[in-house]
Amino acid sequence: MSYKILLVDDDPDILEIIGYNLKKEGYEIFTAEDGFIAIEQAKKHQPNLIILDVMMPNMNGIEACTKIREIPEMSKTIITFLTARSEDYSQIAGLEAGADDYLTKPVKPKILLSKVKSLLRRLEGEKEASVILFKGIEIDSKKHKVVQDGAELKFARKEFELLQLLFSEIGKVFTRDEIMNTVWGTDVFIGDRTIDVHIRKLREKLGNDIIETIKGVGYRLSE
Amino acid sequence: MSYKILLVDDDPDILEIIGYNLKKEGYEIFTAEDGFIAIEQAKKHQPNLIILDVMMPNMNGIEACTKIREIPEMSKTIITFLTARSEDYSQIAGLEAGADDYLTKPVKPKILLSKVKSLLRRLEGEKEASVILFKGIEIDSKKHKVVQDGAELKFARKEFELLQLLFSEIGKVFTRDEIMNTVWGTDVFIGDRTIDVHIRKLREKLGNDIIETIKGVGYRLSE
DNA sequence: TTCTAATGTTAAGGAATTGTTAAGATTCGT
DNA sequence: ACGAATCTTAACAATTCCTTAACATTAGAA
Repeated sequence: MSYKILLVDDDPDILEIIGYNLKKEGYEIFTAEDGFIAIEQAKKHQPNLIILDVMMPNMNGIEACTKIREIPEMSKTIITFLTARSEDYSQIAGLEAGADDYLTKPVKPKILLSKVKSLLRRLEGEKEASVILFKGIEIDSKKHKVVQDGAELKFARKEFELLQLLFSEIGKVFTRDEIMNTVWGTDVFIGDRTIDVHIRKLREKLGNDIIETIKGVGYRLSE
Repeated sequence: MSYKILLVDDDPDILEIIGYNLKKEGYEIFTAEDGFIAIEQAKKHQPNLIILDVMMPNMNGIEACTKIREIPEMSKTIITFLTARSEDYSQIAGLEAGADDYLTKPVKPKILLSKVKSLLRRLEGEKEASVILFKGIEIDSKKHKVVQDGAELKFARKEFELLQLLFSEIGKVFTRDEIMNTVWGTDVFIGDRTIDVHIRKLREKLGNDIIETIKGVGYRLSE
Protein backbone atom coordinates (compact mmCIF):
# COMPACT_ATOMS: atom_id res chain seq x y z
CA MET A 1 0.00 0.00 0.00
CA SER A 2 1.23 3.40 -0.91
CA TYR A 3 1.23 6.02 1.77
CA LYS A 4 -0.31 9.41 1.32
CA ILE A 5 1.65 12.45 2.36
CA LEU A 6 0.40 16.00 2.62
CA LEU A 7 2.97 18.77 2.24
CA VAL A 8 2.13 22.18 3.56
CA ASP A 9 4.32 25.19 2.91
CA ASP A 10 3.73 28.66 1.55
CA ASP A 11 6.83 28.43 -0.62
CA PRO A 12 5.96 26.63 -3.88
CA ASP A 13 9.63 25.84 -4.48
CA ILE A 14 9.82 23.81 -1.31
CA LEU A 15 6.64 21.96 -2.19
CA GLU A 16 8.17 21.23 -5.56
CA ILE A 17 11.51 19.95 -4.25
CA ILE A 18 10.22 17.85 -1.40
CA GLY A 19 7.29 16.64 -3.46
CA TYR A 20 9.58 15.53 -6.25
CA ASN A 21 11.79 13.53 -3.91
CA LEU A 22 8.93 11.82 -2.19
CA LYS A 23 7.08 11.00 -5.37
CA LYS A 24 10.20 9.36 -6.67
CA GLU A 25 9.99 6.99 -3.72
CA GLY A 26 6.45 6.03 -4.59
CA TYR A 27 4.51 8.10 -2.12
CA GLU A 28 1.29 9.79 -3.07
CA ILE A 29 1.75 13.51 -2.58
CA PHE A 30 -0.77 16.26 -1.92
CA THR A 31 0.14 19.86 -1.30
CA ALA A 32 -1.31 22.93 0.35
CA GLU A 33 -0.07 26.49 0.59
CA ASP A 34 -1.65 27.52 3.84
CA GLY A 35 -3.32 26.12 6.89
CA PHE A 36 -6.85 26.42 5.58
CA ILE A 37 -6.13 24.52 2.43
CA ALA A 38 -4.17 22.02 4.51
CA ILE A 39 -7.20 21.22 6.60
CA GLU A 40 -9.37 20.78 3.55
CA GLN A 41 -6.83 18.53 1.93
CA ALA A 42 -6.39 16.54 5.10
CA LYS A 43 -10.12 15.92 5.34
CA LYS A 44 -10.33 15.04 1.70
CA HIS A 45 -7.39 12.71 1.32
CA GLN A 46 -6.81 11.43 4.84
CA PRO A 47 -3.04 11.36 4.47
CA ASN A 48 -0.89 9.11 6.62
CA LEU A 49 1.69 11.79 7.17
CA ILE A 50 1.51 15.56 7.14
CA ILE A 51 4.61 17.70 6.83
CA LEU A 52 3.67 21.11 8.06
CA ASP A 53 5.57 24.35 7.81
CA VAL A 54 5.33 26.34 11.01
CA MET A 55 5.57 29.83 9.55
CA MET A 56 2.79 30.49 7.10
CA PRO A 57 0.43 33.33 6.25
CA ASN A 58 -3.25 32.95 7.10
CA MET A 59 -3.12 30.06 9.49
CA ASN A 60 0.21 28.96 10.87
CA GLY A 61 1.29 25.37 11.19
CA ILE A 62 0.64 25.05 14.88
CA GLU A 63 -2.91 26.25 14.61
CA ALA A 64 -3.46 24.01 11.64
CA CYS A 65 -2.04 21.08 13.56
CA THR A 66 -4.38 21.69 16.46
CA LYS A 67 -7.35 21.85 14.13
CA ILE A 68 -6.35 18.72 12.31
CA ARG A 69 -5.94 16.87 15.57
CA GLU A 70 -9.53 17.71 16.39
CA ILE A 71 -10.74 15.72 13.42
CA PRO A 72 -11.54 12.27 14.79
CA GLU A 73 -10.51 10.33 11.70
CA MET A 74 -7.17 12.08 11.76
CA SER A 75 -6.08 10.85 15.15
CA LYS A 76 -3.70 8.31 13.66
CA THR A 77 -2.15 10.66 11.18
CA ILE A 78 1.44 11.46 11.85
CA ILE A 79 2.23 15.16 11.80
CA THR A 80 5.70 16.55 11.59
CA PHE A 81 6.70 20.18 11.61
CA LEU A 82 9.06 21.99 9.36
CA THR A 83 10.88 24.81 11.10
CA ALA A 84 13.42 27.33 9.91
CA ARG A 85 15.78 26.79 12.82
CA SER A 86 15.38 24.36 15.61
CA GLU A 87 13.85 27.00 17.82
CA ASP A 88 12.87 25.78 21.20
CA TYR A 89 9.60 27.55 21.01
CA SER A 90 8.30 25.81 17.98
CA GLN A 91 9.37 22.44 19.23
CA ILE A 92 7.45 22.74 22.42
CA ALA A 93 4.39 24.46 21.06
CA GLY A 94 4.39 22.08 18.14
CA LEU A 95 4.56 18.94 20.16
CA GLU A 96 1.84 20.19 22.44
CA ALA A 97 -0.35 20.89 19.48
CA GLY A 98 -0.10 17.18 18.76
CA ALA A 99 2.81 16.86 16.38
CA ASP A 100 4.91 13.72 16.44
CA ASP A 101 8.22 15.08 15.24
CA TYR A 102 9.89 17.99 13.50
CA LEU A 103 12.28 18.63 10.66
CA THR A 104 14.52 21.63 10.20
CA LYS A 105 15.06 23.65 7.09
CA PRO A 106 16.90 23.51 4.84
CA VAL A 107 15.83 19.94 4.25
CA LYS A 108 18.32 17.56 2.75
CA PRO A 109 16.62 14.95 0.62
CA LYS A 110 18.39 11.95 2.14
CA ILE A 111 17.62 12.99 5.66
CA LEU A 112 14.07 13.75 4.73
CA LEU A 113 13.57 10.34 3.20
CA SER A 114 14.97 8.38 6.08
CA LYS A 115 12.89 10.39 8.48
CA VAL A 116 9.73 9.90 6.50
CA LYS A 117 10.39 6.20 6.29
CA SER A 118 10.94 5.90 9.98
CA LEU A 119 7.80 7.87 10.74
CA LEU A 120 5.70 5.78 8.44
CA ARG A 121 7.10 2.61 9.93
CA ARG A 122 5.14 3.48 13.01
CA LEU A 123 1.97 2.96 11.11
CA GLU A 124 2.84 -0.57 10.10
CA GLY A 125 1.77 -2.13 13.34
CA GLU A 126 -1.13 0.20 13.54
CA LYS A 127 -3.39 -0.50 10.68
CA GLU A 128 -6.44 -0.85 12.82
CA ALA A 129 -9.05 1.82 12.58
CA SER A 130 -11.32 3.45 15.02
CA VAL A 131 -14.45 1.41 14.80
CA ILE A 132 -17.83 2.50 15.98
CA LEU A 133 -20.52 0.01 16.77
CA PHE A 134 -24.15 0.93 17.25
CA LYS A 135 -27.36 -1.01 16.73
CA GLY A 136 -25.58 -3.80 14.93
CA ILE A 137 -23.89 -1.35 12.58
CA GLU A 138 -20.14 -1.31 12.52
CA ILE A 139 -18.36 1.59 10.91
CA ASP A 140 -14.71 1.38 10.10
CA SER A 141 -13.64 4.81 8.98
CA LYS A 142 -10.16 3.91 7.88
CA LYS A 143 -11.31 1.05 5.73
CA HIS A 144 -14.35 2.96 4.57
CA LYS A 145 -16.41 -0.04 5.42
CA VAL A 146 -19.81 -0.56 6.98
CA VAL A 147 -21.09 -3.88 8.21
CA GLN A 148 -24.63 -4.39 9.41
CA ASP A 149 -25.40 -7.70 11.09
CA GLY A 150 -22.51 -9.35 9.33
CA ALA A 151 -23.33 -8.10 5.86
CA GLU A 152 -21.29 -5.41 4.23
CA LEU A 153 -23.09 -2.36 2.92
CA LYS A 154 -21.69 -0.05 0.31
CA PHE A 155 -21.81 3.69 0.74
CA ALA A 156 -20.68 6.35 -1.67
CA ARG A 157 -18.33 8.99 -0.37
CA LYS A 158 -20.79 11.68 0.63
CA GLU A 159 -23.08 9.09 2.10
CA PHE A 160 -20.26 7.67 4.14
CA GLU A 161 -19.16 11.05 5.39
CA LEU A 162 -22.67 11.88 6.45
CA LEU A 163 -22.93 8.53 8.17
CA GLN A 164 -19.67 9.11 9.97
CA LEU A 165 -20.81 12.48 11.17
CA LEU A 166 -24.04 11.12 12.57
CA PHE A 167 -22.20 8.28 14.26
CA SER A 168 -19.49 10.55 15.62
CA GLU A 169 -21.76 11.54 18.44
CA ILE A 170 -24.53 9.08 18.87
CA GLY A 171 -27.84 10.68 19.66
CA LYS A 172 -26.71 14.25 19.07
CA VAL A 173 -28.83 16.31 16.75
CA PHE A 174 -26.87 17.61 13.80
CA THR A 175 -28.40 20.67 12.20
CA ARG A 176 -28.44 21.09 8.48
CA ASP A 177 -25.83 23.79 8.88
CA GLU A 178 -23.53 21.52 10.80
CA ILE A 179 -23.99 18.79 8.25
CA MET A 180 -23.33 21.17 5.39
CA ASN A 181 -20.21 22.57 6.97
CA THR A 182 -18.78 19.22 7.84
CA VAL A 183 -19.68 17.11 4.85
CA TRP A 184 -19.71 19.73 2.12
CA GLY A 185 -17.47 22.43 3.54
CA THR A 186 -18.13 26.06 4.28
CA ASP A 187 -17.67 27.38 0.78
CA VAL A 188 -19.95 25.05 -1.11
CA PHE A 189 -23.55 25.92 -1.67
CA ILE A 190 -26.00 23.18 -2.24
CA GLY A 191 -29.74 23.17 -2.51
CA ASP A 192 -32.09 22.41 0.29
CA ARG A 193 -33.04 18.96 -0.83
CA THR A 194 -29.56 17.59 -1.27
CA ILE A 195 -29.16 16.66 2.35
CA ASP A 196 -32.57 15.00 2.40
CA VAL A 197 -31.67 12.91 -0.55
CA HIS A 198 -28.53 11.68 1.12
CA ILE A 199 -30.36 10.97 4.33
CA ARG A 200 -32.83 9.00 2.31
CA LYS A 201 -30.06 6.92 0.79
CA LEU A 202 -28.77 6.10 4.25
CA ARG A 203 -32.21 5.10 5.44
CA GLU A 204 -32.70 3.00 2.35
CA LYS A 205 -29.64 0.98 3.25
CA LEU A 206 -29.75 0.95 7.03
CA GLY A 207 -33.45 0.78 7.61
CA ASN A 208 -35.88 3.47 8.62
CA ASP A 209 -35.50 3.32 12.36
CA ILE A 210 -31.90 4.41 12.64
CA ILE A 211 -31.93 8.04 11.63
CA GLU A 212 -34.52 10.25 13.16
CA THR A 213 -35.73 13.60 11.87
CA ILE A 214 -36.18 16.40 14.34
CA LYS A 215 -38.23 18.77 12.29
CA GLY A 216 -36.86 22.27 12.24
CA VAL A 217 -33.73 21.15 14.02
CA GLY A 218 -31.88 18.39 12.23
CA TYR A 219 -31.17 14.68 12.24
CA ARG A 220 -29.89 12.28 14.87
CA LEU A 221 -29.39 8.61 15.54
CA SER A 222 -32.30 7.32 17.54
CA GLU A 223 -31.15 5.60 20.69
CA MET B 1 -8.47 18.33 35.73
CA SER B 2 -6.31 15.29 35.59
CA TYR B 3 -7.78 12.18 34.08
CA LYS B 4 -7.75 8.83 35.83
CA ILE B 5 -6.67 5.76 33.91
CA LEU B 6 -6.97 2.15 34.98
CA LEU B 7 -4.48 -0.29 33.47
CA VAL B 8 -5.33 -3.96 33.53
CA ASP B 9 -2.83 -6.62 32.51
CA ASP B 10 -1.51 -9.78 34.09
CA ASP B 11 2.03 -8.89 33.12
CA PRO B 12 3.53 -6.54 35.74
CA ASP B 13 6.16 -5.37 33.28
CA ILE B 14 3.54 -4.03 30.94
CA LEU B 15 1.78 -2.26 33.78
CA GLU B 16 5.10 -0.76 34.73
CA ILE B 17 6.03 0.46 31.26
CA ILE B 18 2.68 1.83 30.22
CA GLY B 19 2.08 3.25 33.66
CA TYR B 20 5.36 5.06 33.63
CA ASN B 21 4.67 6.69 30.30
CA LEU B 22 1.22 7.80 31.22
CA LYS B 23 2.20 9.15 34.63
CA LYS B 24 4.84 11.23 32.94
CA GLU B 25 2.05 12.93 31.03
CA GLY B 26 0.24 13.78 34.20
CA TYR B 27 -2.41 11.12 34.25
CA GLU B 28 -3.42 9.44 37.46
CA ILE B 29 -2.78 5.72 37.11
CA PHE B 30 -4.33 2.72 38.81
CA THR B 31 -3.50 -0.86 37.99
CA ALA B 32 -5.05 -4.30 38.28
CA GLU B 33 -3.71 -7.74 37.42
CA ASP B 34 -6.92 -9.51 36.60
CA GLY B 35 -10.54 -8.88 35.79
CA PHE B 36 -11.81 -9.15 39.36
CA ILE B 37 -9.41 -6.60 40.72
CA ALA B 38 -10.14 -4.44 37.71
CA ILE B 39 -13.82 -4.27 38.56
CA GLU B 40 -13.08 -3.41 42.17
CA GLN B 41 -10.68 -0.70 41.13
CA ALA B 42 -13.10 0.66 38.59
CA LYS B 43 -15.85 0.97 41.19
CA LYS B 44 -13.50 2.55 43.68
CA HIS B 45 -11.75 5.10 41.52
CA GLN B 46 -14.18 5.72 38.68
CA PRO B 47 -11.48 6.11 36.04
CA ASN B 48 -12.11 8.02 32.84
CA LEU B 49 -10.31 5.47 30.73
CA ILE B 50 -9.67 1.76 31.17
CA ILE B 51 -7.01 -0.05 29.17
CA LEU B 52 -7.84 -3.70 29.36
CA ASP B 53 -5.79 -6.70 28.32
CA VAL B 54 -7.89 -9.30 26.59
CA MET B 55 -5.99 -12.42 27.62
CA MET B 56 -5.83 -12.76 31.36
CA PRO B 57 -6.19 -15.54 33.90
CA ASN B 58 -9.26 -15.60 36.14
CA MET B 59 -11.49 -13.25 34.26
CA ASN B 60 -10.56 -12.21 30.74
CA GLY B 61 -10.84 -8.69 29.43
CA ILE B 62 -14.02 -9.18 27.50
CA GLU B 63 -15.92 -10.52 30.47
CA ALA B 64 -14.52 -7.76 32.63
CA CYS B 65 -15.59 -5.20 30.09
CA THR B 66 -19.12 -6.53 30.02
CA LYS B 67 -19.33 -6.40 33.79
CA ILE B 68 -17.94 -2.90 33.94
CA ARG B 69 -20.39 -1.70 31.35
CA GLU B 70 -23.19 -2.88 33.60
CA ILE B 71 -22.21 -0.42 36.28
CA PRO B 72 -24.35 2.67 35.70
CA GLU B 73 -21.81 5.24 36.85
CA MET B 74 -19.36 3.74 34.46
CA SER B 75 -21.37 4.40 31.33
CA LYS B 76 -19.24 7.36 30.30
CA THR B 77 -15.98 5.56 30.92
CA ILE B 78 -13.97 4.83 27.84
CA ILE B 79 -12.70 1.28 27.56
CA THR B 80 -10.02 0.18 25.16
CA PHE B 81 -8.67 -3.30 24.67
CA LEU B 82 -5.13 -4.45 24.45
CA THR B 83 -4.70 -7.39 22.13
CA ALA B 84 -1.86 -9.27 20.63
CA ARG B 85 -2.17 -8.66 16.94
CA SER B 86 -3.81 -11.18 14.63
CA GLU B 87 -6.55 -12.12 17.03
CA ASP B 88 -9.21 -10.76 14.79
CA TYR B 89 -12.04 -12.27 16.73
CA SER B 90 -11.20 -10.29 19.79
CA GLN B 91 -11.85 -7.09 17.90
CA ILE B 92 -15.40 -7.99 17.18
CA ALA B 93 -16.15 -9.64 20.48
CA GLY B 94 -14.49 -6.74 22.25
CA LEU B 95 -16.49 -4.09 20.53
CA GLU B 96 -19.69 -5.93 21.21
CA ALA B 97 -18.79 -6.14 24.85
CA GLY B 98 -18.86 -2.35 24.84
CA ALA B 99 -15.30 -1.32 24.23
CA ASP B 100 -14.62 1.92 22.40
CA ASP B 101 -11.36 1.06 20.74
CA TYR B 102 -8.45 -1.31 20.87
CA LEU B 103 -4.69 -1.20 20.87
CA THR B 104 -2.35 -3.88 19.67
CA LYS B 105 0.70 -5.18 21.42
CA PRO B 106 3.49 -4.42 21.42
CA VAL B 107 2.49 -0.89 22.37
CA LYS B 108 4.73 1.92 21.32
CA PRO B 109 4.74 4.78 23.80
CA LYS B 110 4.08 7.57 21.31
CA ILE B 111 1.25 5.73 19.71
CA LEU B 112 -0.18 4.90 23.07
CA LEU B 113 -0.05 8.52 24.14
CA SER B 114 -1.63 9.89 21.02
CA LYS B 115 -4.35 7.29 21.28
CA VAL B 116 -5.01 8.01 24.90
CA LYS B 117 -5.18 11.71 24.18
CA SER B 118 -7.57 11.24 21.33
CA LEU B 119 -9.79 8.97 23.38
CA LEU B 120 -9.89 11.36 26.28
CA ARG B 121 -10.65 14.19 23.92
CA ARG B 122 -14.03 12.57 23.45
CA LEU B 123 -14.83 13.29 27.04
CA GLU B 124 -14.14 16.99 26.66
CA GLY B 125 -17.19 17.54 24.57
CA GLU B 126 -19.38 15.51 26.84
CA LYS B 127 -18.41 17.49 29.87
CA GLU B 128 -20.49 20.42 28.84
CA ALA B 129 -23.26 17.95 28.34
CA SER B 130 -26.13 20.32 28.75
CA VAL B 131 -28.37 17.99 30.64
CA ILE B 132 -30.81 19.34 33.17
CA LEU B 133 -32.65 17.16 35.61
CA PHE B 134 -35.70 18.22 37.55
CA LYS B 135 -38.63 16.27 38.97
CA GLY B 136 -37.71 13.17 37.04
CA ILE B 137 -37.48 15.10 33.81
CA GLU B 138 -34.20 15.06 31.94
CA ILE B 139 -33.54 17.56 29.22
CA ASP B 140 -30.62 17.07 26.87
CA SER B 141 -30.41 20.04 24.56
CA LYS B 142 -27.60 18.61 22.49
CA LYS B 143 -29.68 15.61 21.64
CA HIS B 144 -32.93 17.52 21.64
CA LYS B 145 -34.24 14.85 23.90
CA VAL B 146 -36.53 14.77 26.89
CA VAL B 147 -36.86 11.76 29.12
CA GLN B 148 -39.41 11.53 31.89
CA ASP B 149 -39.10 8.56 34.23
CA GLY B 150 -37.23 6.59 31.63
CA ALA B 151 -39.62 7.24 28.76
CA GLU B 152 -38.78 9.59 25.95
CA LEU B 153 -41.20 12.37 25.20
CA LYS B 154 -41.29 14.12 21.88
CA PHE B 155 -41.39 17.87 21.62
CA ALA B 156 -41.60 19.98 18.51
CA ARG B 157 -39.12 22.78 18.08
CA LYS B 158 -41.01 25.66 19.64
CA GLU B 159 -42.18 23.47 22.45
CA PHE B 160 -38.67 22.34 23.15
CA GLU B 161 -37.35 25.88 23.15
CA LEU B 162 -40.03 26.99 25.54
CA LEU B 163 -39.29 24.03 27.76
CA GLN B 164 -35.60 24.85 27.72
CA LEU B 165 -36.31 28.40 28.70
CA LEU B 166 -38.44 27.40 31.66
CA PHE B 167 -35.87 24.87 32.78
CA SER B 168 -32.99 27.29 32.34
CA GLU B 169 -33.80 28.83 35.67
CA ILE B 170 -35.90 26.57 37.76
CA GLY B 171 -38.57 28.40 39.70
CA LYS B 172 -38.08 31.75 38.01
CA VAL B 173 -41.17 33.41 36.60
CA PHE B 174 -40.87 34.13 32.90
CA THR B 175 -43.13 36.88 31.63
CA ARG B 176 -44.89 36.59 28.32
CA ASP B 177 -42.60 39.24 26.95
CA GLU B 178 -39.52 37.32 27.97
CA ILE B 179 -40.88 34.17 26.46
CA MET B 180 -41.80 35.94 23.25
CA ASN B 181 -38.39 37.53 22.90
CA THR B 182 -36.50 34.36 23.63
CA VAL B 183 -38.51 31.77 21.80
CA TRP B 184 -39.95 33.83 18.96
CA GLY B 185 -37.52 36.69 18.68
CA THR B 186 -38.07 40.39 18.84
CA ASP B 187 -39.28 40.89 15.31
CA VAL B 188 -42.06 38.34 15.22
CA PHE B 189 -45.57 39.23 16.19
CA ILE B 190 -47.86 36.53 17.36
CA GLY B 191 -51.26 36.55 18.89
CA ASP B 192 -52.03 36.36 22.55
CA ARG B 193 -53.09 32.76 22.64
CA THR B 194 -50.08 31.27 20.94
CA ILE B 195 -48.03 31.07 24.09
CA ASP B 196 -50.92 29.53 26.00
CA VAL B 197 -51.31 26.87 23.42
CA HIS B 198 -47.68 25.93 23.65
CA ILE B 199 -47.79 25.89 27.41
CA ARG B 200 -50.75 23.61 27.14
CA LYS B 201 -48.84 21.22 24.94
CA LEU B 202 -46.09 21.04 27.52
CA ARG B 203 -48.56 20.34 30.30
CA GLU B 204 -50.25 17.71 28.20
CA LYS B 205 -47.00 15.82 27.92
CA LEU B 206 -45.37 16.48 31.26
CA GLY B 207 -48.38 16.52 33.52
CA ASN B 208 -50.25 19.43 35.02
CA ASP B 209 -48.19 19.95 38.13
CA ILE B 210 -44.96 21.02 36.52
CA ILE B 211 -45.69 24.41 35.04
CA GLU B 212 -47.46 26.96 37.16
CA THR B 213 -49.34 30.03 35.99
CA ILE B 214 -48.79 33.26 37.86
CA LYS B 215 -51.72 35.25 36.65
CA GLY B 216 -50.84 38.64 35.28
CA VAL B 217 -47.13 37.83 35.48
CA GLY B 218 -46.11 34.72 33.61
CA TYR B 219 -45.16 31.07 34.00
CA ARG B 220 -42.67 29.16 36.09
CA LEU B 221 -41.69 25.67 37.13
CA SER B 222 -43.31 24.86 40.44
CA GLU B 223 -40.76 23.69 42.96
C1' DT C 1 -70.28 37.84 45.41
C1' DT C 2 -69.90 39.57 40.97
C1' DC C 3 -67.55 41.13 37.25
C1' DT C 4 -63.70 41.39 34.27
C1' DA C 5 -59.35 40.64 32.48
C1' DA C 6 -56.36 36.95 31.93
C1' DT C 7 -55.70 32.37 30.77
C1' DG C 8 -57.32 27.56 29.16
C1' DT C 9 -59.09 24.63 25.45
C1' DT C 10 -60.05 22.94 20.95
C1' DA C 11 -59.95 22.15 16.20
C1' DA C 12 -58.87 23.68 11.80
C1' DG C 13 -56.33 26.04 8.05
C1' DG C 14 -52.17 27.48 6.44
C1' DA C 15 -47.22 27.68 6.62
C1' DA C 16 -43.00 25.61 6.88
C1' DT C 17 -40.24 21.64 6.65
C1' DT C 18 -39.05 17.29 5.00
C1' DG C 19 -39.80 13.08 1.86
C1' DT C 20 -39.69 11.16 -2.73
C1' DT C 21 -38.59 10.54 -7.36
C1' DA C 22 -36.41 10.86 -11.58
C1' DA C 23 -33.63 13.26 -14.63
C1' DG C 24 -29.60 15.92 -15.66
C1' DA C 25 -24.81 17.11 -14.23
C1' DT C 26 -20.64 15.79 -12.47
C1' DT C 27 -16.95 12.92 -11.10
C1' DC C 28 -14.26 8.77 -11.18
C1' DG C 29 -11.90 4.80 -12.65
C1' DT C 30 -10.19 2.17 -16.37
C1' DA D 1 -12.39 9.33 -23.47
C1' DC D 2 -15.95 6.40 -22.15
C1' DG D 3 -19.19 4.26 -19.23
C1' DA D 4 -20.58 3.80 -14.59
C1' DA D 5 -21.17 5.51 -10.32
C1' DT D 6 -22.20 9.39 -7.76
C1' DC D 7 -24.00 13.85 -6.78
C1' DT D 8 -27.24 17.63 -7.34
C1' DT D 9 -31.39 19.68 -8.67
C1' DA D 10 -36.22 20.55 -9.36
C1' DA D 11 -40.92 19.55 -9.06
C1' DC D 12 -44.29 17.67 -6.46
C1' DA D 13 -46.17 14.99 -2.36
C1' DA D 14 -46.52 14.22 2.39
C1' DT D 15 -46.10 15.49 6.89
C1' DT D 16 -45.66 18.04 10.86
C1' DC D 17 -45.90 22.19 13.11
C1' DC D 18 -47.56 26.77 14.24
C1' DT D 19 -50.95 30.04 14.63
C1' DT D 20 -55.39 31.64 14.93
C1' DA D 21 -60.10 32.29 16.18
C1' DA D 22 -63.93 31.23 18.82
C1' DC D 23 -65.47 30.05 22.99
C1' DA D 24 -64.86 28.30 27.97
C1' DT D 25 -62.99 28.84 32.37
C1' DT D 26 -60.65 30.86 36.20
C1' DA D 27 -58.50 34.02 39.51
C1' DG D 28 -58.61 38.06 41.78
C1' DA D 29 -60.17 42.95 42.38
C1' DA D 30 -64.01 45.81 43.59
